[in-house]
Amino acid sequence: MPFSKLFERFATNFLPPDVSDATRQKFENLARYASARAGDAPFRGNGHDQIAFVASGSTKLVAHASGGREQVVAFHFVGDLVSVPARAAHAYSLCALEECELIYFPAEQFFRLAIDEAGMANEMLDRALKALARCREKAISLGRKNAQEKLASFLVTMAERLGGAERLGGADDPGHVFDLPMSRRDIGDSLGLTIETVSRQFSELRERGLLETAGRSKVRLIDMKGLNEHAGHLPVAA
Amino acid sequence: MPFSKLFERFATNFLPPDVSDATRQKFENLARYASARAGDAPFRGNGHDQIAFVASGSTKLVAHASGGREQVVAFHFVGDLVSVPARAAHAYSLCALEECELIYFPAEQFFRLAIDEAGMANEMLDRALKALARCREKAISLGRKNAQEKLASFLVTMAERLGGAERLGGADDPGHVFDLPMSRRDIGDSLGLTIETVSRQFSELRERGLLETAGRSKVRLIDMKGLNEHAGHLPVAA
DNA sequence: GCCTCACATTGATCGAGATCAAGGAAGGGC
DNA sequence: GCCCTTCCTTGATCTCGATCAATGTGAGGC
Repeated sequence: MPFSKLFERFATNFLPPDVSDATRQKFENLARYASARAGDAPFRGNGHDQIAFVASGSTKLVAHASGGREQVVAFHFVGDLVSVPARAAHAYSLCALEECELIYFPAEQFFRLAIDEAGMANEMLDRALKALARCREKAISLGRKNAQEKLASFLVTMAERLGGAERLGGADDPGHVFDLPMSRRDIGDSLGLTIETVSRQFSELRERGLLETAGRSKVRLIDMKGLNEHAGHLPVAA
Repeated sequence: MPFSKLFERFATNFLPPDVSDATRQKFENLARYASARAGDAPFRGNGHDQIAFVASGSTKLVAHASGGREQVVAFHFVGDLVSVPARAAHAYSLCALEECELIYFPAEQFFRLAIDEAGMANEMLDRALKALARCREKAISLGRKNAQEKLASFLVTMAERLGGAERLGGADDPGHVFDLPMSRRDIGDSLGLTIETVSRQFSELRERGLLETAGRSKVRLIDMKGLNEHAGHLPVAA
């Protein structure tokens, strides 16, 4: 996809409709384009925080600890905005799950533009707080759930984020059907588990009739209620 | 401490020096006061996100999962601003570690005031991104570190946040000395460990000569370099 | 269509940390 | 100052998920 078209996608998603041409141009000047094949890290921050817009495809934000250990900190899909921190106690890199195209900006200048010139303060704050909320939920999973609960809550969350197919209800309800863009390894690195454990838990949930799988990536969540109960969530009426 | 004095503390910490009296008054009208003894949850959000300012003491943000499991999502100290989400898949409550005083606001109205009237958009965004960065570091700890690394990185972080005593260097270097305001249980609930494991790891780090403890809360970090090496951080030159 | 290789599944064993179970300090109340 | 409760420490055992090992499978290349 040409850069102009990608930038247009960013603009319609993020810039307010009444933004001035001059401001829009400043964003365009600041923007850098990157494309990546599955597994690639399409850009380096060179010591500065970056903001990336996922124009197509999907990505993971990976944190590297000593000993080659990796923790997937978040997944992102089309239309998401990701804050990629510069290296601190751990190094972070944004990595493509499938072929994807990104627009990225130096964070500091991006925020200055967004807040001071484009009136996007609320939008930016809202996004940051949503990311924080997701990260907190992840912390609960990582700290206090067993393997089965981790996978169940992961799948419920993915259904919400990916599942174009809405729940229909009724006898021939197909449930939530979607393709997981990430490998078992990515899921494991996200949940703090090994691929073997992830695989075993998929099998177990399948045997319990809560979901079906087809191929490496197709998932059908049959029993959302059951999955939620296995997810360690608080009961709704508690 | 009287409310006016507490609010004053909030104002000098957060409101821009040139803020109008009218705007300042709007913040004051929105503010609610709460005090709490150790272990209390001083307020309920009643279905709305809240923003709390820690005017004195220290707090933990606790997430509740099914089966009575608790995950401490973050600790906060004097001057911190905490976003306390309304109940979702898990319920959150802000809880006092020691006697403390808070000012809290309904989040939505607080942000509207802060952004539109007080020009605090940058400050708010900055805080949210810092909280996100901390939460991501916690996710790495929870997902990919062993018990010893978890405790070592926790202590290093606490030294940064609490340690009034700066590193002196030289032969009679006292190291970082501070009081941990939280119990072993809180540390365990934060690191995804049991109190027994936390205690054993304290003993082990003590035996290795990396730290000393006195009473329940006093800690002296003797060898910061060694602790960092045990924390699973990436080597600085990697 | 078939080959190939990376990815996924399944099984067997091991180990870090949880759990169960006793003591031992510490600090607040009187 | 002493008591008593709560918190912390240490030890013994168990368990879940990691690790090691082998087999199965599906998507892309030709």
